[in-house]
Amino acid sequence: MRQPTADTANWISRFQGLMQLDQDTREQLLRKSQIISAPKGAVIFGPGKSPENMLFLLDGTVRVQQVSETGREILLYRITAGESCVLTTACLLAYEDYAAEGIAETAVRAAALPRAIFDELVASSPTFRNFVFTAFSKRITDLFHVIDEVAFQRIDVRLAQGLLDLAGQGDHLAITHQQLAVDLGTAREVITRQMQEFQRRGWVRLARGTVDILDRDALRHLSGR
Amino acid sequence: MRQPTADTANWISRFQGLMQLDQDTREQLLRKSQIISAPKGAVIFGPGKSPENMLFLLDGTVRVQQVSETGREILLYRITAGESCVLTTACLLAYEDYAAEGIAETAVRAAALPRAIFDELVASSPTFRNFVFTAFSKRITDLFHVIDEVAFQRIDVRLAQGLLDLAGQGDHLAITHQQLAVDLGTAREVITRQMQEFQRRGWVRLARGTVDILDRDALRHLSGR
DNA sequence: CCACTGTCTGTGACTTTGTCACCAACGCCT
DNA sequence: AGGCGTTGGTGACAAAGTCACAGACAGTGG
Repeated sequence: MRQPTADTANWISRFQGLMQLDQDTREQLLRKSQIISAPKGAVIFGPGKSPENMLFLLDGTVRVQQVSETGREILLYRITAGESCVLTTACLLAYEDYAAEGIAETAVRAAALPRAIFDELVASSPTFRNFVFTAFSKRITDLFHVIDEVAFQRIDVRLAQGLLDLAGQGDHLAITHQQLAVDLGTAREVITRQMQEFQRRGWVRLARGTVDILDRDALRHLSGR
Repeated sequence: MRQPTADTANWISRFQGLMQLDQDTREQLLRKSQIISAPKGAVIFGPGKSPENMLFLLDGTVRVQQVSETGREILLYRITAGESCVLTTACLLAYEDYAAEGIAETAVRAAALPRAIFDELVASSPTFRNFVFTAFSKRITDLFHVIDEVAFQRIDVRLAQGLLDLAGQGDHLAITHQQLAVDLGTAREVITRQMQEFQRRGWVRLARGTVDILDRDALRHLSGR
């Protein structure tokens, strides 16, 4: 467990790529940004609600997902503590119509940096610029990965991966089949059936709204990592 | 038809977002970049072949596609004349392992700008910076679109869209079922069957390696635009 | 305690899409 | 003419998604 409310005054040190920033830029970043909070379930940004700020996530996670015309949803990526929200920032510099939305998956705290300052820092600090492009990279390769998985990977493999990802260290998950279905961009029934199969094999134990992982190795083996 | 070898000396004017560049930056861009050519089928970048330059495409098109572990491929996006190659540039600033590859779909000509200069211009010119982020935006929303389509759209709808896109103004396409399958990230047999169905309905005429569109309206109607 | 309500899960029947294993037709080369 | 690689066609089957509905559970308010 890491401290939930670490020293806010020096949040920069939690971001790998920002640690080498020169003193001047650090100060700008600290002075011009503002610490904000949002409760679980809050819509951080979305269609018609563009983020005026670039966010540096201090605590919690934000899920960025997309809703298709048909009403179905899919998770694009998660932003976890210690990561930033570059994609949306950059996207909204240009295109206002934006199919994706960001939702606080837990209560979140973040440092918010106004667009204008973001732009200034990109111009003035090579380190900051590098941070931004690196963050971009990661997100984009993530997106490539999502495309690959959705297009070519079997659903049982993806589900096994998803369960392991979500479980982290623990073996207990509080999640519904519907939520898992959205994460993977498939239908709830498909998840239900696969979970049954996993349970039949003794890999998980199911109950209403929860999943217990009984055999990590089996799941890991299926997931191919 | 546009002139295939337009005045190279002033290629900047072909890029919407670069026209407002100040004189200084324009000169940098022209002096430090180099016009390069590649034949049809050339691999512009790919795994183990990272682009040392940012490309501004003057003529031709480049297809950026991804090859999955299973060997199947999918088109991520196309870069057409008048567009640039920002995603890859930025990506490769950071992550060298890169699943995507860029292939010249036709003979291409491009202005190549070394990374270092790219970085300088991003720092010094607000207009250039804006161009870069706008280009990013477009690509990323394209990727979101691909994810949405792959995950949720029916294959017949996607095929109809694909045919219309590829046909442009004309009614004749020189393309194999296999190539269409890669574009949509599906299997060749699936395309064959759908095309048969389209032909049965009188929407297209098929021949070895070619497709003639007979009923654009029907395709457009199915494609939902 | 019971009835009511909304959420969550389970299931069968069916359609669509993807996979596998072939084969046939075509164009090209020697 | 014969051989060969590419392209397209097909049937049988497996995987995944859709639709319609039913039962099970947890809370809520009487």
